[in-house]
Amino acid sequence: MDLQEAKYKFIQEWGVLGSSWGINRAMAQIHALLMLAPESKTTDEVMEELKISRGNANMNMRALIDWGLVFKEYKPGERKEYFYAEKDLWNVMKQIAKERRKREIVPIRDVLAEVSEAELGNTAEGKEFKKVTKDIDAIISKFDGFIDIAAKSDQNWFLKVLSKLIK
Amino acid sequence: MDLQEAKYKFIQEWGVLGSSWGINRAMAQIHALLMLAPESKTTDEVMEELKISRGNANMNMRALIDWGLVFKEYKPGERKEYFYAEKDLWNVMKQIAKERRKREIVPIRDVLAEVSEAELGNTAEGKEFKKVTKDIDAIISKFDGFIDIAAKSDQNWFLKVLSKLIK
DNA sequence: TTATAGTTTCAAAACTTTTTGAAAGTAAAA
DNA sequence: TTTTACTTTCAAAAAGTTTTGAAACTATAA
Repeated sequence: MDLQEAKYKFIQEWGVLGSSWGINRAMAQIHALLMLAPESKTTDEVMEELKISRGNANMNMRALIDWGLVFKEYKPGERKEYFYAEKDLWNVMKQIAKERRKREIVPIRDVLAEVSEAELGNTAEGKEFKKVTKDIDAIISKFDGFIDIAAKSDQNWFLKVLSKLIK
Repeated sequence: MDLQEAKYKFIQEWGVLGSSWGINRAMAQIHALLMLAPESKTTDEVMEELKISRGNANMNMRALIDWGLVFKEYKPGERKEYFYAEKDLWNVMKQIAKERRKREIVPIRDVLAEVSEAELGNTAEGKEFKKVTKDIDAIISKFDGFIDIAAKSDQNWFLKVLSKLIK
């Protein structure tokens, strides 16, 4: 296997992985391509290498910038915009965790807080509802706290923690 | 807010959450409905409460059984099948982690192992590729190990670990 | 100012996923 | 055996998502 083939394989698989995480294929593939690139790339290079349209490339690059995973760069004397990716996977994961927290954990916790105020009555159904939602809230809030701490920590802390757990 | 409203809200939000985790809306909603139910439910009850078709209900219930999140039950003297959900969120999470590990972590690790064998040459691109993929593999394998341990542990262990980290 | 080189937008097309519902299948009851 | 009560399947329809490409926009250069 040569570099081109390996690169292609990795980009494809990163795209598949993205899809099952609610990130669209093009977005994940652009991210993979930029992570692997030693230099920043232009929209045209991305279009060419991934065989996607200008609109698609532009939209998804903007989404990646929005997620804080890709950055723009201007080169002196050049009119084109260049793009490069955050390569430190720890930073990538922190960024993703932060975004997903905002998009997923916050809304479900809001709903859990709302329903915890509801007048549920004393039926079996009401009791079960209270019990299940309280349980869920307990675990989700622990997770939430964990993400909060992790997002403020550096990779060494995290790796140390994981190693300790695993050993 | 009364029970019906609270229940409806929670089910809706669980559906939304599911979608961003690659689990389809109906599947997540059925799961929510069954988690909240003090008693097991029939296909007809699920169809009625969620306003979905028989085929949809049947397919997604089978998928949930496949994921190990829902179980069938036969009541004596009854011909209908009853369904109930795993309610302990810790078990739910372990089950989901196991499934996703199989579907996502294993394939990406396979690809990483494959490309690590590639003849990449000594170009900047080759070196960058090696560096980035090695980094990714290091973090993913730590995660993988963590999931493995977590899946064998009970909720108390996990909560204790999290608490220690967070405090 | 006008031309040029680039970026952004968005409606329509292509594609993917989910849902429906009716028909086929299964097994207990009559 | 036939009927009845249920479950399963799956092709087609609906819904949702992504992608395209051309037109509109922006900003620099001539």
